[in-house]
Amino acid sequence: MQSPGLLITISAMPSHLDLNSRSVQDYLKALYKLQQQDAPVSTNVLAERLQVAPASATAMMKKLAEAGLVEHIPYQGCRLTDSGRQQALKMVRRHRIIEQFLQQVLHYGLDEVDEEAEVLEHAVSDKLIERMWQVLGQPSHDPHGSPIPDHQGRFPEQSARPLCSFSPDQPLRIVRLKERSPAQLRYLHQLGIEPGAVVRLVDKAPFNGPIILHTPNGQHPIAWELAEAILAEPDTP
Amino acid sequence: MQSPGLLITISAMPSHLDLNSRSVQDYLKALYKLQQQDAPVSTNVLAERLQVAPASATAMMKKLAEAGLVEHIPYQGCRLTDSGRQQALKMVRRHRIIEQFLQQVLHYGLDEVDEEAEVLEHAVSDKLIERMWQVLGQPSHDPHGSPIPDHQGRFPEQSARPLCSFSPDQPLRIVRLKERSPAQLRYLHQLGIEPGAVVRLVDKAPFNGPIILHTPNGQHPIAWELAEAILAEPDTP
DNA sequence: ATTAAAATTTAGTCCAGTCTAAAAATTAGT
DNA sequence: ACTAATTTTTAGACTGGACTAAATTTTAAT
Repeated sequence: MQSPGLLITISAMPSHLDLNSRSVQDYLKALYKLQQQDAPVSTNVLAERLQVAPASATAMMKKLAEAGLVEHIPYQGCRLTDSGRQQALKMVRRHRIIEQFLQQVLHYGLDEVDEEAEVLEHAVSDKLIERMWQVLGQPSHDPHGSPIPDHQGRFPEQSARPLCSFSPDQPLRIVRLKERSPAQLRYLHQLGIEPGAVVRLVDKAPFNGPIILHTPNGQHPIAWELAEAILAEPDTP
Repeated sequence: MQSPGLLITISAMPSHLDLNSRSVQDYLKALYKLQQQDAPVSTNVLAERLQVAPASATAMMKKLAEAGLVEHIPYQGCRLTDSGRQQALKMVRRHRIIEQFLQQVLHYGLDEVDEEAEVLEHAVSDKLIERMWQVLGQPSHDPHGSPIPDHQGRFPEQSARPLCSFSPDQPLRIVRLKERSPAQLRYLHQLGIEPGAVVRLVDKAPFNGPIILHTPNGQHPIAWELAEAILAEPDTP
């Protein structure tokens, strides 16, 4: 029922990539988040992060490399080029403005904003993003306290440090909660740990053990690892 | 370099359709808009509306029919089933709530809301739609004056009639502008014709000729065809 | 220095949704 | 009523982005 026929594939390589496809944007954003200083990001880590098979990540890296968005060293990993980073920062800006909008205007909780923003960031026009930003009063941070890059990809000044880096007894203002899951965010909220809250470090167990934190609603032990993701600055300024 | 090999396609028909894909939703919405009373919608008209090849529309109709969303009579056309219509009305609700939100909260113009809503309606969660609707005060109409169906797909009462169906001299309130292009909407805006505006029919040329309309900012001739798309009701109630 | 394990890439499929070209059915024109 | 024009459907191919299985390279362990 099917004449087999001879298949001659010319396979001319160009394959022009849609710069604005959802998955391209997701790969770039993931690379941006995974890339510490200039160590290349491993294919497996990237694939894991995006919940795709490693082979899929490899395929996409080849396309992104061809488009000049990443530098791909086979078997070593890959890093963003300037142009790729620029593109990624644009997505970070969109994401954070949307999160701020969802919280301020639509009364979303801190634990709800990310999921919705993850989808919307790909759907919203540049115009709409800028309108949101205006309506919000040109905010410089999102509801987690993460900075919103400007159009050139520059971030506002950041003097905050991880909670676990302070010494006890100083009053501290929580500035930012980095990349935590909705469940963790709900937990922290319940403990009174949110951007803007003023707390006091009561004690630090040795060997990176838990720290004891005095918050507006009680005294709570916090795992070292979690405390690394909570940025604060001395209260008063 | 390529062993041809024997290809035996079993081709079991099920092919389960993603009910929530963007294109499925677009097809259903288009069918809903094109379907006058119960005349089936022609494949070509549908394809034209969605800017795809007729063959693509046929292919999609087969899938939608299999999923029970439309009834497809080959070579005759196709019409929505109750379940398909329900689905389409859900999209209409989303679209109109988004339009209202864009106008009220983000200060979009009447001529700008549709394009943005067209994309957003596929990206926004049910939760976000309902939040928007709450923040807006549970509106029953969008900025064009088109009614917003409720969760059961029911529309609010509609007593308005086309402008051209009234007789001269009665004061009328514009209630709705149906399905016009951005350019037409800008033109009407400039003439002072917008939902809520109070106008007076000055004269109607015979044989469906232009009508003369007195608006807040002058006296203007309007083509019959355009006047059919402008719904109004007697002013005062 | 080998070998085993882990990471990465290649090769080949699949799927949704589109397309074009050709075949079939319907509608219209005389 | 029959041919011509139009509409619709079939057949077959392509693209982006995913997958699995197998091959290859790198890293780690003896």
